[in-house]
Amino acid sequence: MYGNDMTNETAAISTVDAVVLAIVDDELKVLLHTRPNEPFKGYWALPGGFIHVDEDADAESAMRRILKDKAGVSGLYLEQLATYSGPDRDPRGWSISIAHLALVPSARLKIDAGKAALVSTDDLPELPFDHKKIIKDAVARLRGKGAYSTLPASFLGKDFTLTEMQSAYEVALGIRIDASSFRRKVLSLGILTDTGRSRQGDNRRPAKVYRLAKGVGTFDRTLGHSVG
Amino acid sequence: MYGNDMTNETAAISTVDAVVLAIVDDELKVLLHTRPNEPFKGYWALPGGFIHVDEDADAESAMRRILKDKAGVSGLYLEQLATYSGPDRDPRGWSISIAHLALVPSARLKIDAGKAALVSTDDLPELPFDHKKIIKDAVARLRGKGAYSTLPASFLGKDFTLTEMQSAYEVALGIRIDASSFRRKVLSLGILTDTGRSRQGDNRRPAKVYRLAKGVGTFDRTLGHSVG
DNA sequence: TCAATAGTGTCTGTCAGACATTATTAC
DNA sequence: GTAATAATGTCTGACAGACACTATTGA
Repeated sequence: MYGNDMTNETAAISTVDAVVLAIVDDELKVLLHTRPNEPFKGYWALPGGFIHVDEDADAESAMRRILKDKAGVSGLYLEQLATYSGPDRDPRGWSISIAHLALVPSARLKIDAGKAALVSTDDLPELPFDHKKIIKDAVARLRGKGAYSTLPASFLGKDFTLTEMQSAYEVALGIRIDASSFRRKVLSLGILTDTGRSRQGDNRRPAKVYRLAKGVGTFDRTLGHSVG
Repeated sequence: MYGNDMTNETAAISTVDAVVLAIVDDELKVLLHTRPNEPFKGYWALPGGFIHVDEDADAESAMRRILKDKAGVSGLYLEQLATYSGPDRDPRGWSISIAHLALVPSARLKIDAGKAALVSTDDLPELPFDHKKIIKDAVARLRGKGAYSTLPASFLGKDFTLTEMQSAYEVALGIRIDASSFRRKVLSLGILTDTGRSRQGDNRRPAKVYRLAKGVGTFDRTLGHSVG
């Protein structure tokens, strides 16, 4: 099995693709770009590219390199989603795509109109490869893991109010959450640090500003199941 | 990025590896085999091998082919775990391993002594590549997902009693579960079908025999958190 | 009868959802 | 004062853990 003729047996095209999600206008959006090269040149697609074995330390490094080069974003939350493979998903031949899920505050994305766009995950255009399926899987991952982790907080900046955090959870999970329950649970989990500062808007009581105590973490009880 | 010189950029070795877990003597065990070829010939390692782009429909098909050829098992529960990659994990060069998690009733494994073994996940030997890390991730996946899914039932045969099912959950999750709570929750979830039959052992009341109503599924509430 | 396991009933603490109420700001 | 949002308090139903209790078998 582990033979030494690696010529034909392993001639799989090795790529990475990213589902970069952000929240805009209380809607979950995915970053698409227009493909600059064949195949599917000019079509909307997920940002992605080849792994460069001469420079990439692993798939995640390749993904971060490509996101920086293609979309100009770095330092975002990134986790591996799943790997998609097969002879037909790419017209160039048997291919492997190690897909990633990325969450980013929308303010950190500078969209170069015509070359990139944030599109609602509920209203996707036709996409090449199996990108539609990858996006669906990414949203499912966010919905599943988001309920018992601080993942949705990655849509926010470093500092945020509880109301902003709740809104991120509501959009990310696609549910409405009772404000009282949300505050009670989030605060009791000890995942937030009180910055001591407040933020006021128009005609309303200022809200305390918090930040995540540690990085993205998980907990065992869920943050809001569904409606009300 | 999506260039056309696929010669050097994509020369990653493409393999699949399986963490086949089973329960023996109320312990979680992983299937290891002795590598028949270099590198690490003769060492214990996870069963795995190259993707064959001329015959495999995707990575999972490759994994099933290899498990059948190397371990003689087929039809087991199999899901993708994660993909491991990098220049150093395999001495042959930049490699990709699409790792899978498989659960199998131990009775379905016929261990060819000397060539294969079921080893406690708590007491692993030294392993080549990043196989130790892959096993740790697989156990973590089982522990995480098992609490709110029927995953641990994959350690059982088609038919089983509630006590057997509870035991599988206890070993899979590494916790003790209250029998009364377990029965109440499992039965209320409607995930089991009563076969109408019973199974008796020695000197004891016979237990009803159930089977899974559908395949492996998930639910939102957890089956037993921890101790008592 | 006993031993052993299967299975039921019930109490209690925890906690999420619901919702009423109070607090703090700008105007 | 009003409007608007932030934050708190409290009731209630659901449910998991605990555990006592009953049921059914072989010997």
